[in-house]
Amino acid sequence: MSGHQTAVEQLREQGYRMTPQRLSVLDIVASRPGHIGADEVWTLAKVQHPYVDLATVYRTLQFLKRVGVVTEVVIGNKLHFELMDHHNPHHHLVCSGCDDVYTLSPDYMAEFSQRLSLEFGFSPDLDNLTIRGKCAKCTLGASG
Amino acid sequence: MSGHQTAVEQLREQGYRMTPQRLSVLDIVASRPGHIGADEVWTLAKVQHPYVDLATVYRTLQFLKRVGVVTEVVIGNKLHFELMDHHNPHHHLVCSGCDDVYTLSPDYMAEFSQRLSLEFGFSPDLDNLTIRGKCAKCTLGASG
DNA sequence: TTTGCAACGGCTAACAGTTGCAATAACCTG
DNA sequence: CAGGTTATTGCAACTGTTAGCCGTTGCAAA
Repeated sequence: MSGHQTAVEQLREQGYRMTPQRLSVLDIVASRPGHIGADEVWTLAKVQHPYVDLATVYRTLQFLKRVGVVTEVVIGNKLHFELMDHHNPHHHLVCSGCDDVYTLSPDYMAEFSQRLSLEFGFSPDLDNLTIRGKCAKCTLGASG
Repeated sequence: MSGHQTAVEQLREQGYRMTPQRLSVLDIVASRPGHIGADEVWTLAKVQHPYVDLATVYRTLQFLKRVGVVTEVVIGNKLHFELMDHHNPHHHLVCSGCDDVYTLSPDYMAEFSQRLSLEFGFSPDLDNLTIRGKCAKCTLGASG
């Protein structure tokens, strides 16, 4: 219920249909400050539209990702999503010990990204970049 | 059948049991210059041991990864594995268009990795790092 | 309003990978 | 070489995600 009304308008203008299911999924992701799991999106979507299928939720999330409205984050072996914030883009550090997620400013990646582009012609999908590893807590604590 | 006999000895000394299934899986991954898919490992393993279960192959691959003998690479939505080469470590660029895999020298990541350690206390799992994106071919060709 | 067309949703099944559990078999000890 | 531990296997059920099929729906043009 925040600034994603603009996104809806833009998608509609681009010829995409904003169906109740899509609006519902988008609302759910948008109303969550952080990321939200696909299964949880489904649970919440069913409150408004008890008939929505899980496949539709997945398709919608992939659709929203494809058109640049949401970002996908792989946590553990589940897909999570969050509203793309163009004013405050960031990447994710996911701890393989505790599944905590830390955010990383894009400045850290900018130079590296440019090198990849120049030297390999490879365009990294930074919106999608997740670096797995161990956070300070888990590095000191349990072994891995 | 190459230099992984040392690895076998070390694992045995650490109390792990080296079963025919494990030896078979390790041999298969070791005898492949590049990476190999889990399903293909299974197919080849069944030649020697027709009874091996797919779950055992997956468990063994995860085991070998955990003890640092092999590296996991996610290509498309399948898991691939390759023998860890400590003398020639590298990372992977995976094209989301054609699933081609390019290798990346660790020098590219060294500085970045150090910053993550120093500023966040986060130890990136670089052995496991895969950067998804579009290769030159796919960037120019089909849209994404 | 009706038609045509492409986008979309629900359903089912497939796919890749994981997990719980009882049975098996490595490895150690004597 | 027998006997006991317990890591490991096979099996089957299960999870998360995707693909295929096909009926439905929204929108533009007639």
